[in-house]
Amino acid sequence: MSAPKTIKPTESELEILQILWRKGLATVREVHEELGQTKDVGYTTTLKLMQIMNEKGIVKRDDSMRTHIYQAAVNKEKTQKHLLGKMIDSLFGGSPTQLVIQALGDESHKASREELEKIQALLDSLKK
Amino acid sequence: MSAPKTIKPTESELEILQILWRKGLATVREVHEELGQTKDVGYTTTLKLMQIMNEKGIVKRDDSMRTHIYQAAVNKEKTQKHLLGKMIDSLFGGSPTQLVIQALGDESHKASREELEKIQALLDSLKK
DNA sequence: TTTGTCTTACGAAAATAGTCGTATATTCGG
DNA sequence: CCGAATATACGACTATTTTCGTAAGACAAA
Repeated sequence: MSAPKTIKPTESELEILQILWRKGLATVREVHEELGQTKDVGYTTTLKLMQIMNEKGIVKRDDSMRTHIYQAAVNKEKTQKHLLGKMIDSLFGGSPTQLVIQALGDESHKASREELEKIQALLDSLKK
Repeated sequence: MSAPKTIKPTESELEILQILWRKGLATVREVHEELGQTKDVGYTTTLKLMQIMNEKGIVKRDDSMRTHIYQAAVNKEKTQKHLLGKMIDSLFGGSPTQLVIQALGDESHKASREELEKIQALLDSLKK
């Protein structure tokens, strides 16, 4: 199945995508073990989820071997951008500025000096 | 019922919250009419949703009159911050900078010169 | 080969979200 | 006073998401 037109992974699917984006290729077992560090669900639950994601076209898999190898089929940046856009619309009245302000002001996710410079650079280029 | 410990409004609830945050006080009819501009659902659907939100403590209502008056019971900024934090964790590996960069680069939600200045000001104060 | 482990497939229960029909009560215009 | 319009309550149905039990095949070690 090909990539979906509407990117709308569920909560659980997002967790799995995160892992796949990071690892590139992974088996169900590997994904499940990473999930296990934060959640506690059965192996077949993870398996089923990944099978469904495969049907939806969110992931691809190589099933030429007994143990299938999965990878993400949706682009990380595209997905981020898409979900971010939805959040901007649904939570910040369409204003990315408000979102940026909240994000930068978030005490529990402090930005480092270096990161601030990165943002500054982007800001400079936008101002031109 | 009091404010919920875990802020986790659903999609639909968020749409309603948006309206309540903007209007302050509103009847079901008013909320429903605003919703009607973008969605198309029955009046009782909106009513039910708001009743459930009331039970959950997401909204409060004055039911001393026949037509109840609703208002948000969760703080807008708190809710934004909370959901944003979740997104930073679940989608941007805990880095608000990545999120900010994506948000500022979003073509469909362009920031105005004025907004850019606002961000600049915040950035300046963070750099100190 | 036999046994235990690991794998996928599959169906269906459980949980959550969203929808609306209908009943009943209140209000208001005439 | 009567009927139309409008309000809430509530149950139930649908859809989606998450969960897991069970079966059956593959594999490896003894």
